[in-house]
Amino acid sequence: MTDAGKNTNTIAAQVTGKPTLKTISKLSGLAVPTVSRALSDAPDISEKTKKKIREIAAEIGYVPNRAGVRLRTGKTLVISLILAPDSELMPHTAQLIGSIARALRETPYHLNVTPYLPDDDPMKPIRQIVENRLADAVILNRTQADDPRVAYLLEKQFPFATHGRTNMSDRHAYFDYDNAAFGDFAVRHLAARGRKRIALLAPKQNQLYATHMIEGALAAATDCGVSLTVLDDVDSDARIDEIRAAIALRVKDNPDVDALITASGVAAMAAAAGAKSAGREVDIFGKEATSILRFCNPNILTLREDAARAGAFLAEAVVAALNDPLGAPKQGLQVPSEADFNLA
Amino acid sequence: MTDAGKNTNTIAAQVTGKPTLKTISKLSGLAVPTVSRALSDAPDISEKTKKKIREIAAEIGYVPNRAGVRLRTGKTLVISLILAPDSELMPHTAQLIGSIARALRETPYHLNVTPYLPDDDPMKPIRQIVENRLADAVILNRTQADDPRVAYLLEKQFPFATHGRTNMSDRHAYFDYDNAAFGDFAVRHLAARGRKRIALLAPKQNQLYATHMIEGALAAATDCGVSLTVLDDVDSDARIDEIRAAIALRVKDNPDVDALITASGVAAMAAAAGAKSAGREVDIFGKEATSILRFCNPNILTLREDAARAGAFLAEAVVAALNDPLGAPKQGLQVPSEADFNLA
DNA sequence: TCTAAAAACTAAAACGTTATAGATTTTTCT
DNA sequence: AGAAAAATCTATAACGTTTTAGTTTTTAGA
Repeated sequence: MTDAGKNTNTIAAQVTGKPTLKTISKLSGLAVPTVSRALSDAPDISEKTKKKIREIAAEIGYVPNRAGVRLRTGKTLVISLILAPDSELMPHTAQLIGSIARALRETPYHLNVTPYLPDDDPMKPIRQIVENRLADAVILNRTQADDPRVAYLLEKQFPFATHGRTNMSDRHAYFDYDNAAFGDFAVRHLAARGRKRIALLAPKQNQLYATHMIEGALAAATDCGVSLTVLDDVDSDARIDEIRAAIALRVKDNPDVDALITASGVAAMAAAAGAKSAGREVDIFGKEATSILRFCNPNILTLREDAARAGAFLAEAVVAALNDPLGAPKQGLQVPSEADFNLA
Repeated sequence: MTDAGKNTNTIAAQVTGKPTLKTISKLSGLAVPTVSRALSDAPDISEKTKKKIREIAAEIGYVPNRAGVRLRTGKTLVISLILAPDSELMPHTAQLIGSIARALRETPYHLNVTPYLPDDDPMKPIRQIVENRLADAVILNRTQADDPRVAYLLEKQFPFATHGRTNMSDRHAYFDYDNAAFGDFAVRHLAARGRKRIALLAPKQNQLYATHMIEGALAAATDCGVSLTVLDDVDSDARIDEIRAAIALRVKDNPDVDALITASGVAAMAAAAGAKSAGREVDIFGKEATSILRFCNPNILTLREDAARAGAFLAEAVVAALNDPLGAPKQGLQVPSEADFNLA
């Protein structure tokens, strides 16, 4: 302890270049592995030594070299967000990305973004990540009910979390919006406003969220004594003009409909424009992604889907899965509440 | 060549685990450094050897280990996008992120996202990246005219590109929208529609893009013989309801204005709502981020700002800067064209 | 045919970290 | 006090790559 003492007054000044474990080793007079184990709070290092090493590390601003850790441990300290082709067109995706990355700042993990193209095999980026160990975990958005990526990741026991449920949801971490509650909420609200013949625009594909929405809406419609028709929505990857035209057509084709429920903000706006061009007066109720829907005409009733909350939850869930691979996967639902409601 | 020949028929089958240079070394009978230099096309390896090694590498699906490369060379193979706090609320940000990441798929670089909070020092993430070498280059969005981050990166000679110009633009790669041309375009179009008293909503902060917009608009207004007033816009980080209220107030306060030009889609929608609530009939011309503006009422005339093009350009520019640090920085402007124009 | 030069390859080391096994010191027990 | 046990620390090796300084082989020159 005496030979360390003579250094303590000007430690920081002596350091040249980026500090490593070797730097701390020299400054403390202890071996490199001892320094490593002290910083990772190993049981066979004395408290006195740990304290000394931690102090030196703090003073010289030691930050572990990621490449060293990665090479030795095989851990990448990277979490990869797999970005579906159409999700970059959705206004709330940036918020999802930002909130995941912000939550990860509290952890050693960095977020990287792996997009794929509409023509690509969706499995390709996942396989690359798993096989070449490009990340320690992935987050998927826009999952399908029987998503092959989810099946693959489960089989490989690769940690992940999804935005949106799947058929295998009991076995993985996810965050989802409670679309059954949304359907229920929307129908009850429209019924309370005196609407009798409600149409629900649901996507053609076998999307789980649509199933939930329809379930909730149908039950509420029966309960309230109003009619509910399910109409095919337009493909979410169709161009926005096509969405508008197609929805206008559906409004015209169903002349007795007096209210519309849609699953997306874009569809809601398209429906509003379609209804207006058809000279019809219908209430429109949509899940809102951006808050600008309220400036639309006719007004759109909305429930806010909170992408920031989803991102923060997904980050926590995936880190939890990494820290405790055998633990129960974290699962979250955003239940719509009055506070999320907007009828401006 | 004979001792290699006996392996060539079942090479792939013999490989267990993830192939490394060592694997290829054993299969080829050549030393590890020879394999490394062959794959990097070094001049002191014979063509015959290079061919043989490349074939083996392809057959067993060799991919260089990033941690090994990173540790040895100091290159991270990472490019970091610094996400400004308010940009995650902008609808086109997801597209920017996606297009950068997609362009980087053609390169060895991965994209990671580094956000910071409104309360954070904007310099902090940049300093961390430079000092701890967390990336080889960064991309900044929402730059200010005299952005301290840009000054710092220039001083440190750290490769970067920006979305938006700065006072130091001659010394760095950037992509920007030609806002002077936008101002010109908007004024001329409104004048051609018979509008005489045009207001331009410009952000209060000393933003370069606003300066450009005003320059272009003023020149065109003089040329067309219409009047142009510049009004203070609302802070872009204000909540959307405040934006709407503030813009409505500005519309009311300027009763003779018959047309409005705004720099953002949100401001345009807010202006439309504000004008409507004031019972005024004004033409509104905005740069559009999302394509949903066209469903607004009153209609909004728009010019599309192409985030995907910006992202692709920025990715290429930053990779070019990495490959040729002394070369002239790549700089791009999106000039608005008739094709981007929308008056639906 | 012998030597010098050029071409092609290899051995050793290093980047920073952590795991394993072993060495030393201190404490505990008889 | 001496031996066994526990606590604390260290030496060595390895992860996969590339750089530097050689060494061997081939070609060219005399």
